[in-house]
Amino acid sequence: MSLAEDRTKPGAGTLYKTIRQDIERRILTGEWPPGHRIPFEHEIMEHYGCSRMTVNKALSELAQADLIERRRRAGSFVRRPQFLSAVLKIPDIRAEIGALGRAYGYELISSVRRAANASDRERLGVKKPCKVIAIRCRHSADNVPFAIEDRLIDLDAVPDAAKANFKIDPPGSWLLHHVPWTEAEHAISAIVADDAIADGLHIAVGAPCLVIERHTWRQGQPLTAVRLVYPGEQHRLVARFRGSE
Amino acid sequence: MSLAEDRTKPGAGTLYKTIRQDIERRILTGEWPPGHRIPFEHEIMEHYGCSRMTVNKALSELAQADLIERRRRAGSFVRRPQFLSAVLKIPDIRAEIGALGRAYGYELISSVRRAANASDRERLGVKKPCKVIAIRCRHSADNVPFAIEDRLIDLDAVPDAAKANFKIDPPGSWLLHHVPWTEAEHAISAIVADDAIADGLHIAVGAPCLVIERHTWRQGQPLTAVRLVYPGEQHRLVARFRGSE
DNA sequence: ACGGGCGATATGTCTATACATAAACTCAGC
DNA sequence: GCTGAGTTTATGTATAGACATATCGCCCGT
Repeated sequence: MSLAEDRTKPGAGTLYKTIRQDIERRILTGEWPPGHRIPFEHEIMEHYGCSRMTVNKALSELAQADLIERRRRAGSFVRRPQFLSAVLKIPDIRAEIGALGRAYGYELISSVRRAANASDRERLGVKKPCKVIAIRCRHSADNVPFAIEDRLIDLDAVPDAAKANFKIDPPGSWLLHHVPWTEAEHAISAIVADDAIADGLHIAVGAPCLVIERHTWRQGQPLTAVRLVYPGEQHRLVARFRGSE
Repeated sequence: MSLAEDRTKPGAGTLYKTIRQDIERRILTGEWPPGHRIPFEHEIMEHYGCSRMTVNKALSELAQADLIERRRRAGSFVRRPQFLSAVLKIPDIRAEIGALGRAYGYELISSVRRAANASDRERLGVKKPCKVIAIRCRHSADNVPFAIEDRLIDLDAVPDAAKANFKIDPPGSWLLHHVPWTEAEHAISAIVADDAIADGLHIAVGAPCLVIERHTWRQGQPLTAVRLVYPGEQHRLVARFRGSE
């Protein structure tokens, strides 16, 4: 029996959203556990009495949201929930502080160009010898230290970085505007301030700090590795999101 | 002039992906800044010599990824980048530890049912008087403390919670399987362990801890507020993601 | 038993078309 | 000048059909 006639009453609104939410609910409640094969587009389309494009739109969105995985010929499958997946969209500290309505300050502490040593190579994840720029700098908001940045840039992957003026431009901003990336990884952890950090952030030794380490790649090639240290009790990473309405 | 013939050569693959990436590139490089109106579907479709549905698919995906905002009659606009947006998908600590291949342990420390006091109401974000359950519990992996959880559940919003057995089921797991949510907010910060936390996590007083505070709503109604404290140097939130290929 | 080829099948993309809907704009009437 | 009704317009949803493409599984020949 077709369910097309029900379409008139539910508050859901549109058909493909109804389909998407029906499936989403079954996944989130565990009725369809990870690995479960979702009915074929063909079957769903008969069940709702609609065309395949409509079903396809619903499933495509679920796939974009990583809730399901679609495999040609095999069907669509519920994905394992992504435990501990934290996605940060922090393109640019300068812009971030600006968005908070505070005055941005930037200070280059050191910038060294050198052949990558073993620890540089390990941090970037490169095997071959290469040249790097190692940068240490400080961001501030309204003249209060906001974050300490420690960055390595692979000069073989980003040769233009040799020409950039990091005395003026924060390296993060410069990279964002000049170098496209395809993959990134973030790791968030907590540490206590040692002498150097306490000094740089104007906080007490032993105070908690939030650390974000980000690695960025282009087509699998490492571009840059950065470690940002924030005063932990003043700074919070906040995100609000929807369960796809 | 139509660009349809170029479709044969680029490695990009499909047309709608080409369109999406072309637009994405212009946004990420700042060529089209926030607020910029991107060409109408009509114009894009003529530019690439394709049908509107193809353009629509590209734009819909950009909208789903929050890169653009679409307004009827007005057009599509580049959104402000979301500074400091951290999206955590951590449905369930129990499942998370299981996925790591470690033995999950759970221990209810206290569970109190009471009328919400002022601080409860503020934490949940409710105005009216209501009943709540306050739960404190501990999660462990291979018998090592993994996280301390402190949770409030609004009993008016989730009456079924009164019947749940939190001596056996972790409240997070129970809620995930019984209560659908529509919005959530995460805040990540760092603290140092006080006596209670040090005791609960078996770490030293003054050791760094990662704190995740999550609020969950259904259609704007607060459901639960939870604070998870992790040992900071052992625990890392890790996420890898793609710039939409 | 093993591997290559081939057909069946489910998803992936694309088109041309149609109608719905929200919002911005126009303009008449007060 | 202001208000409200009607028009225009861009997006939103849905359709039927077509062809592309990856791949699973079967069968056949060695």
